[in-house]
Amino acid sequence: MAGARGRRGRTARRNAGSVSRHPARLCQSAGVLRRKRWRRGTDRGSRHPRPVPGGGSRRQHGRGEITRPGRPAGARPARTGCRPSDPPAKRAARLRYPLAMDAGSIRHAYLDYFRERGHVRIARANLVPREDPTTLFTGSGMQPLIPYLLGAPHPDGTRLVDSQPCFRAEDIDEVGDARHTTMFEMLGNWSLGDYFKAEQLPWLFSFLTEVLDLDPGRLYVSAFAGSPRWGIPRDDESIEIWAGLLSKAGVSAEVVDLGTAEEAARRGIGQGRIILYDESQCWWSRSGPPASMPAGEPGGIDSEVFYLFPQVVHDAAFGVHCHPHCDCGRFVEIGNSVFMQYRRTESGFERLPQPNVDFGGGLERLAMASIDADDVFEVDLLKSVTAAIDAMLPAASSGDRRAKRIIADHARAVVFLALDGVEPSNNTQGYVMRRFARRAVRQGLLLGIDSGLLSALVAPIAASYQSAYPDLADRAGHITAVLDREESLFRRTLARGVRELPKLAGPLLTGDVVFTLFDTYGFPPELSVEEAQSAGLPVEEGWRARYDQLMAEQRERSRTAAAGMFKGGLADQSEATTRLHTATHLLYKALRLVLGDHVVQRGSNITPERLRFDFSHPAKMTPEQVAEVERIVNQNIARDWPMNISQMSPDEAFAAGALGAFGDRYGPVVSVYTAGDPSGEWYSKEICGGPHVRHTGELGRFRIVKEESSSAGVRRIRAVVEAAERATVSS
RNA sequence: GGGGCUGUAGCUCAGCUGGUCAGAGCGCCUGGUUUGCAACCAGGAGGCCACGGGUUCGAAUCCCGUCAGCUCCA
Repeated sequence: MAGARGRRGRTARRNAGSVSRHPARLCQSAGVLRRKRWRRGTDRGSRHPRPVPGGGSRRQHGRGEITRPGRPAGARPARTGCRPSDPPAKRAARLRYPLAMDAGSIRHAYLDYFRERGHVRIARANLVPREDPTTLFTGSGMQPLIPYLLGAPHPDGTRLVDSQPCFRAEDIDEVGDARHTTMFEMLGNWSLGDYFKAEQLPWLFSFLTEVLDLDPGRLYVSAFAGSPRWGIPRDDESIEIWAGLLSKAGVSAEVVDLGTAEEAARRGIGQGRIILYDESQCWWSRSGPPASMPAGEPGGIDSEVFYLFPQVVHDAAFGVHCHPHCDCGRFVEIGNSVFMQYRRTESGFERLPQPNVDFGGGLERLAMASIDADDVFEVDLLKSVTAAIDAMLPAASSGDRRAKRIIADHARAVVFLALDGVEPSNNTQGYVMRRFARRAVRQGLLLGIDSGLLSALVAPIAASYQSAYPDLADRAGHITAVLDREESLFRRTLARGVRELPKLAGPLLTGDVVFTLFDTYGFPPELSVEEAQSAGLPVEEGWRARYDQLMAEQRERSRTAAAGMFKGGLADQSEATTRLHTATHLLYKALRLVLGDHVVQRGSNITPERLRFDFSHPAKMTPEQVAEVERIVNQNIARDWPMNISQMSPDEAFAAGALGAFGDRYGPVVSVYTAGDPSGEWYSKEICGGPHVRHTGELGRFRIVKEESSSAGVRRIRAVVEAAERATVSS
């Protein structure tokens, strides 16, 4: 996992007082405001002792070893930007945005800020990456932009800005404390060979300190320490720029070189403000530090910005000393500028055609900083969800906080997944979604909510995203239906588990039975134990170890089996996959001709050996229908249509009759592949990223190998194009 | 991609190691009782036990395949 952005939700376990945004307070000084927050925190009886700020040194930190130097009390301009001497960006921001900004305002302000600096806002990508079966979900802002970072020209130019919902399912089982969320939103600005460090860092600093009005005294930054092993020098340029910006804001700018996170924890940062880390922290690529990058992968050194929450006391469990990359929650990373200028080769690195900037800032974390809350669940986007959960609790129950957090996080994730066309199923994205939905329902059970949990959360989630994602509300009916179906399916599964348990267990609930119940009936292990206990059935000592062992064996079995599964797509652009890719278009159209317009693509996976195509259809296809589809596809291969590509807006594309995958979302400009003449006679038209053959005649003979069910209402076709026949056609 | 499991009356299911095993509850129909908060009593109709092969004197029950669905792992 990548250094900085590999960890999210580094927030503490406690709540901090959030700031009231009463208009009358808009012109109060920063100091008054902060004292007020501070007092609220102590008044509420925090479980951890915190230092009482003295009158003049209110920015004293928990350890007491760093004090805010330089500026005399009161010299900092009023937080509201009431002074005419303030920079224009700040004055404009204060007129437009409230003091402590909610996530929606921050998103809006960020997009505006970079649009004003020549950036074009691009549409977000679907959470399910198209044409890239190597990755299940869009897990970072840069993922959809990789082709452009590698040098492909972007239709909207060289300065881009966006806000990208991201989903990282890896640590589903860790979610639940105040420090992890699986779903988050990444604000991003991009320079594709345009500006570089000298513009990026000052812009970012100004956005943080002037628009968001964050206290520069609580900002800490990192920069690359240099790597002899990879021949990449220390990032003196960033260090200098940061030093200048910080000094100008009246903040000390001492540089301290700590290398690894371990060393940092051992030595502490002392008076350091600009912290140098090695490639284990200050390097970013999708696949992590240089050593683990595959050839061809882009990456670069980065410079992160951290926000200090002094009310969080360092926890020695994370290391002797605290430092920005410490996981105790005292520092939270709020942004990362990646200077993406390298591409991994077999032996080392080469320079990309042009150096890029890839900035990613976690929206929820920026909101934490803005409202001065060290708990991500205090952010409005999540708080509105936990509030809705509270409203569903049975009377006289306050509910387990961890359970509520899991539900809030998972509900938000599954709502977005449903919006992007994912439906719970038994494999890949659908299965991940199912696990999230079911885990939320399971947690709801702990809270005494036994029906309608997920669907009740759709409205509050849609409302909190209304300004940026109005389609959430537009499609609330569909989303609710999908989630409701899954919830009731799961409740049925649980009922079945309750019935099977005594039959399987006999006189003792063993680890084997707990595993079988989960493996075969989807009945969660903890529920098995609870169920046994309430029925007075003894539970085997050490059942968990046995269960874990069986689960490990299951994983081992599956691992080798799945090795070849994610081949294809971007990872493999061989001729064979290209042919099958084009064949998929011809097949899709033929299915609609034969079966009807209810046929909608539900998934696709292509390897050099075969294509696999999932589509909605309620019944098994008859042999006649299969034969007819094959005939139509082969007929259109024989017609030797040219594959034409044209660029247009999504609206134009749909108006022209192009098909698009259900739930996909598109940027302002899409590529449409037409088999035939786009404005004359054509057979199929589809929004797609390619690649495709030039003429359908290159495909050879198309044959459906299998037509089977994939899940309820979804059929799956496996098909091949036969190479020997192709040779005859093309010769 | 790889495992596990299921498919019996309209619905939910029971039928363990092959021979009155074709069943229960709910629903439905008829009659009665009672008329309220999933009312009661009596009687009744309904199934080629998913489909196709095989083993056997005999298969819902065992084996293989197909189809459909559930579930876990990747």
